Amino acid sequence: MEDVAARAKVSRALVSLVMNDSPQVSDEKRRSVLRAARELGYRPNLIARILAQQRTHTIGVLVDDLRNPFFGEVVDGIEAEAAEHGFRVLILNGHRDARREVEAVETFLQLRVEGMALVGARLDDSDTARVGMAAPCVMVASGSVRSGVDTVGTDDRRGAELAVEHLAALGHDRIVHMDGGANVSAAERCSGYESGMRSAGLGDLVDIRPAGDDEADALGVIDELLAGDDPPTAIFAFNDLLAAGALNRLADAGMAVPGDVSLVGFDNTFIAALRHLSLTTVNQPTLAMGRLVMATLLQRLSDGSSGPIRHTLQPELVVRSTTGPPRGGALLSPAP
Amino acid sequence: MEDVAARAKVSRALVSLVMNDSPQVSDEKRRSVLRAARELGYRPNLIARILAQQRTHTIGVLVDDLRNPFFGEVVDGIEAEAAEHGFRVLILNGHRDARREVEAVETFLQLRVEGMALVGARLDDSDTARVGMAAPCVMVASGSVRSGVDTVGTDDRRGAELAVEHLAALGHDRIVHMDGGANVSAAERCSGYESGMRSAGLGDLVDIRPAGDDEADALGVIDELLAGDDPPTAIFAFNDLLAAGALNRLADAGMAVPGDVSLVGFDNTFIAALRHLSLTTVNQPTLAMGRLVMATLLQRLSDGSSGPIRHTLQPELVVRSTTGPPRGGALLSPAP
DNA sequence: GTATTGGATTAGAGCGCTCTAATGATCTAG
DNA sequence: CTAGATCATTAGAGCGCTCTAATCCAATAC
Repeated sequence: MEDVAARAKVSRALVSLVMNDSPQVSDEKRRSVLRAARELGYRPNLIARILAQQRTHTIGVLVDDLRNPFFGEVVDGIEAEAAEHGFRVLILNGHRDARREVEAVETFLQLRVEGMALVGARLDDSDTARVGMAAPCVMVASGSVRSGVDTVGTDDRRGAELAVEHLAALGHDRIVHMDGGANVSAAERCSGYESGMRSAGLGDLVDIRPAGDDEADALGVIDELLAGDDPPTAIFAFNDLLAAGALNRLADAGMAVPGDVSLVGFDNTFIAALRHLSLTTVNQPTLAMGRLVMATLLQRLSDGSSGPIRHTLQPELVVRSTTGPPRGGALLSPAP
Repeated sequence: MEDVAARAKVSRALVSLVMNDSPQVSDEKRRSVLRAARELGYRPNLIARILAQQRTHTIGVLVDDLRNPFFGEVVDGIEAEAAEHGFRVLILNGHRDARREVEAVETFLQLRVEGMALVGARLDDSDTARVGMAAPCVMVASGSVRSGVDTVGTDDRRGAELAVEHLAALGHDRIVHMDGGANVSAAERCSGYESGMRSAGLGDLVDIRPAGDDEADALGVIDELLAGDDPPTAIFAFNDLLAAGALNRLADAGMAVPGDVSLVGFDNTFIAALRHLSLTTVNQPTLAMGRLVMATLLQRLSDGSSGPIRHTLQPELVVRSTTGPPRGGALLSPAP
């Protein structure tokens, strides 16, 4: 910068003004500064600028798993909204690992991001509370319990109920839930499953199997289920990836879907929409959620005060081809 | 920091030493500094630290499209290797848009990352050259033409040849290529397709259709292909996503795969492996590529000198269920 | 007792920028 | 012709840290 100023025969301050295209600088000087900058290959040092103006104009997005297209879509929404408000978005990958996610958050904090979005982060309650103290923070999660941070999310509970209601209406009773493990949304979907089962009069048949949120996580559970002496007629999987894995394994085992067993996923990622899977699933409005996350963050940045903000979006059941009546079983089921 | 120093009754310098856990500080002082820091909720300012020590220990990864799982896997590899060498990884999303990718690169440069990895970036040759000048930069691409940057990539050309050879060996002759459009790898795969066709004696039948690299991009092309009066018996799609889109549309149109038309993808993402798609595709060793990208960057960071580094990994054909002999056509085909 | 050593600590400059307040230059009005 | 106003420009402090060189202190050597 010093050099540019010297070359253009002006002061450092003027170079700064030009670089921030301030209106109060003469065309003549502006041109000569820009020329000098070009000739010297000068590029303003963002680090220094940030330090000086004490504003980063940056928000950090922590993504639980880059391979899950669901998260990618949410991030797209966040970025779209951020771009419209002049915020830079930095992404850090959590690798589905709470320890690494804590580290990532720490990195964001040390980088002095102005706000953070936690997309699928699997932090425990005390961690999120601590994060919420340190910086404005919006978490993608179905509200309720998360203290200390704002939340934007689909009503996971309701989504799970929709899935169960659908299966029950088709006449299923032995409906198993493959649980999402450490994933943020796991608990809510699990409890939605339970409440759905109860309202369908199936409270006694509640059967939850720990699984995970990745295709690979499905394999063992399906094997176990099929090895049991009374395999379920329907499975509600934590998410689409898990459902896809289940679909794979069921096919390996020669089970027909939905003939022998019905299957429901969650998220309505593009995978579910693939004609050849045609997975019945629960839709989350990802793009809208992403935008809302950023909007909430912006509001928090300007407001400051007030209690936690909770936005809950409504899920929608998307019926495709992996669900149908149980083999011969619809006869025995209670009328809807 | 000032406050911490005051509270611990030491100098700022000592606080700095403690924060970087230097060995030459007495246990007593260390403890009291740490306590003071905790009590005040002090968190070192990375921005200031970076400015002072003139090292960011950060590398930037530009990802073309967060929704494509292929990229996610490569990034995982990069991060694994980076973590082992004490580098932070910042991710920016290119949104499949050259303009935004240039912006992202500029952001990285201004943030003074020590190196950059371009994963799928669709920058033109002059842009990459410029980037290469400004900072050590490794691009995921099949070497050859990219000047000014190091490259790590699968041999796209060979991969495409493998796909065509496979189809030709099955007896196909009307093999269409759905081109990847602006994607970095598009040109190479296209030329691999052409050379594959020629060596199979099918040079006259070369038929390239501009498509893209996303499922949605497949729709129009498939419609167009089916509307033609002599539809192809085989399609080699730029990547798995495109192939998945094609599969959808073909099913819509009532075409059997591979009965009526065979289909090959590229990347061997988990989507291709889904039992219900079971897409024949070309494998890229994503994780290894990612690690190699980072390793190359590290080498460049220590070396400095020397010409461009080119690493080319070998693709592998993965035959699944979307390819088979053409309907009744194998009879007419030349012997392998 | 003084000189020497070596480890612990600190003062203070410097990293590259922004921002405020002051200065200079140019113009208009009385 | 001068006071005042307006606009363009600049000096210089400050952002929060690191790093070098200097200083201090206790322990050891002679």
